[in-house]
Amino acid sequence: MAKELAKQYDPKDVEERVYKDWLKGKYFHAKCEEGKKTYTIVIPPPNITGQLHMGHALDNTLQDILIRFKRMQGYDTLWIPGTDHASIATEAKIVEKMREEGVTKQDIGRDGFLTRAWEWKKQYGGRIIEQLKKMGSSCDWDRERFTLDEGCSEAVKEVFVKLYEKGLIYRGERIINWCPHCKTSISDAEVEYEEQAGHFWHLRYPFTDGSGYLELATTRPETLLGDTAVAVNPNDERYKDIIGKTLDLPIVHRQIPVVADDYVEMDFGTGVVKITPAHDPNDFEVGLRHNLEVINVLTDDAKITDDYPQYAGMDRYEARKQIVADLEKEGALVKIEDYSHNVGTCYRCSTTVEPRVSKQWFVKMKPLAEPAIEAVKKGETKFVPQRFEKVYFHWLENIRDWCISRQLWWGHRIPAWYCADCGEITVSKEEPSACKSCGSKNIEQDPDTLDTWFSSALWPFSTLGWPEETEDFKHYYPTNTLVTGYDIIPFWVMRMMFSGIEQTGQVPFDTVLIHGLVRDSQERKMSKSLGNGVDPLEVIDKYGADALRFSLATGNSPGNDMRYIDERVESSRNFANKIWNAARFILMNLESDEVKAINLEKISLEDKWILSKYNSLVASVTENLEKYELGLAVQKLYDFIWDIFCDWYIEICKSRLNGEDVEAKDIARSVLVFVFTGTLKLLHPFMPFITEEIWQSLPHEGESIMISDWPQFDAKLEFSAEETEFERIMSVIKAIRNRRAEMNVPPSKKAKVCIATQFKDTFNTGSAYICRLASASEVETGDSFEAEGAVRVVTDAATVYMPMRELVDFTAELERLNKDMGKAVADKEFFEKKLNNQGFVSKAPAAVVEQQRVQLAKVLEKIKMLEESINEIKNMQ
RNA sequence: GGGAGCAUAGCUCAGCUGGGAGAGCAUCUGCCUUACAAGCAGAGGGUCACAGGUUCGAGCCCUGUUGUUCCCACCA
Repeated sequence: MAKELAKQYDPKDVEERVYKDWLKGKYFHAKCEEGKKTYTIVIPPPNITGQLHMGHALDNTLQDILIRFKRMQGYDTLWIPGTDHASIATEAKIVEKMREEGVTKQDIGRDGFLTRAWEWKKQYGGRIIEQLKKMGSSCDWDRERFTLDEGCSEAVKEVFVKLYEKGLIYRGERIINWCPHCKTSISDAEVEYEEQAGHFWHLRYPFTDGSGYLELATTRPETLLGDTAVAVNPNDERYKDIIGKTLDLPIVHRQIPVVADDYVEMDFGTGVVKITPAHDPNDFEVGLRHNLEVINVLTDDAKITDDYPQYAGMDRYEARKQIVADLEKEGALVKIEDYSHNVGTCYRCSTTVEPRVSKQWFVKMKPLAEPAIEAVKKGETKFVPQRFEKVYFHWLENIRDWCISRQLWWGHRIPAWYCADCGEITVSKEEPSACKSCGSKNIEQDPDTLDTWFSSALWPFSTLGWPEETEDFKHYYPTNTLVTGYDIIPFWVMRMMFSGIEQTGQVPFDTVLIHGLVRDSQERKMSKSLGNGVDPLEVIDKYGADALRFSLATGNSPGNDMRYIDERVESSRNFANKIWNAARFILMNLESDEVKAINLEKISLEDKWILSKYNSLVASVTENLEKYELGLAVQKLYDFIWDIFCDWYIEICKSRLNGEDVEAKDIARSVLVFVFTGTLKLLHPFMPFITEEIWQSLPHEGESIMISDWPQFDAKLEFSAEETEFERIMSVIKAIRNRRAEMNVPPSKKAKVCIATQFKDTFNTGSAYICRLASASEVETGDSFEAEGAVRVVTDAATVYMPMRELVDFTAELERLNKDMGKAVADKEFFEKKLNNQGFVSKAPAAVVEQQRVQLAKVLEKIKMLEESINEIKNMQ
């Protein structure tokens, strides 16, 4: 006897135990098997500072669905997990914690800081991994990686040196985005623009020759200190004569030239722009074109440098106030306007970034971007949905060189050493003992580290052991599906693409499955500052991991944002409970662990119907999954399990299971178990825990559902004629139920049912179901029946009479039949019109035309029967 | 300024290659029918944003309009 299940499904009782069993069975572990097709996913590594949020939950649910599906399909599957050191974010957290203790980075030095950082990693790095396990993620934990581990670091150095030697990495003084809070440079992708209310300060700069002044406006008056020119458009008639003249920069009283540059828009403002090459990217470009001096006026924490004693040490906003006041004193301030403009902010800390010229390392992007664009154009990697290609192309086509050096300690240290004697740079994987140029031992390593995304970009192959030619790398690279949110395309997807192509000669994955963001119920982004984040762990605690996964997978289509709504998880939990109870029902009807194989010769009509339905389900769910239509697949499973299997098939089986016919019971059991087990397998990728728990308690072969075979479409199980036949019975049952409900007849009041039909065999077969499901006391079939005193309902296959004399109201009967008739006639006209349309008949596919003919025939049949009924009633009156 | 998404039932959303509009929740009615009240049986509720077009046929394809969200760029 199979094991008893509790009355309600309790995820807490199941999930942890089942997950342990999976780990014990090593089912997640990829074995690098020869001759098997592989399917590989690399996880988007969560930050070690992070806690699992809904975005992770969605991302990992999708990955786990795919990996479990492919595993059951027989692929050698590998899902590589790991975490990201997240240089800026982690360093910021550690610095913050240190500040609470009153310690600074300088106090403890680089080594001391790194010791703390590794301790941090040890303490928190594992937290999110444990949370992923709670989701049911079937990652190969034996292959867990970390972007700063030895192997990944090896890959980073390898790539850095190779790109440097190829001239694709260089060091130079450029204008970069500087975060004064994180005190590091950040890349263009890491700047977020936000609309801020500001001001427009209109200033006048006098000519040195006393011939008046030029008026211009700025949003950042403090940068005036670094002005080295003023620019006008060369075609601007107003300013033709002043190009080349000299101005006296207010406050500073430096002489600066008026230059002509196309960059200046004539119709914006006065058509005059102050040029501050050190603190504005456009001005920097202008400066290059006109050979202007670059004067840095800000320190790394955005304070005025000592070069301007009156403002030295002032914060940029403080200085702004003072400078405006001083300008006013000097009479250089014309007016102040309110102005709203976009301000760049740091994506990690939201501090306003300061463009700043500084010496940094860059990756030359053009040569790398081109093959990455090509690969997607050629379809070597495809985006799902395809439209995200545009985002990808747009970024790569307009890309500027990537600033990769960060003034941080937590990260991959740049493998470059500077010689104090000859000034040359030595770039090397191994620590050099001497300058490779002059041999001097007086060398020092670059203090900076690399952008976190530099190592993430290598993730699909660094995790497989590259640059070593490891078995894993040979076997599993290129990987298959990358699952991530659209917001990560420029940070990560793009960089993995060009890195993969450059380093391995192959695209890193064939498909990028893009999902949207999980928003709160009011469609706001979930964020810490809003405090509207929903903690997936709390949801799991309340409803179970399967319910959460199911909710995230359903009602969600690729690339679109979704809202998190508690009620939906609740309904998913109810679904889990429904499955649980279906299992209980089946188990209580099994007499032993032995279930006979289905004997197709002996099964009855309803069995053929459910097998046929199940068979189609197998085909369509498999197809949906292969096309990444996870939401559609899961919806079909829901409908099949709840409506078709539970509400109809189980109910119908009850007559056989409660009956005396031992053989019929066995047949019902065999079909129930077969269909249910197969359905559980189809559902397993979505709801792994409950399906495993139930599968284990049902008669089964093998150790775990997760390594069982994925169901196959089977032509032997196609019974389309029987499906149609059974559906005739179903529509009679529905019609009777409907009619009884309209008349408020309680189910306890049974009534005899007489069915006038040309399908007497069908309804004789179905009489037991009709009794059970339509509250019939007995069923009689025939060509016609004495109609007096009977309530009647008409379907396209039968006229059903229910003798309920006391309930019959002929006027109402007639009214209802006429209403049905109206509907039927409208239908008839609809189909006739269509079929009389030559265009339709000649151009529509034959199958569609045929289907319409069948529909019309049914409607005609129904009309005939309705006519008869109406006449009967009229004759009686 | 450039690009993209979305607009379908009261709410939240599906709708896969065009073939008579779907789910969950909510509402209303009747049921504790021996797996499940986290349930069962029924009902009501939609000009698929608007206007054109293509097609035998459009929620779906094309064009435009409106509303909305997002991404990118940025005029200092």
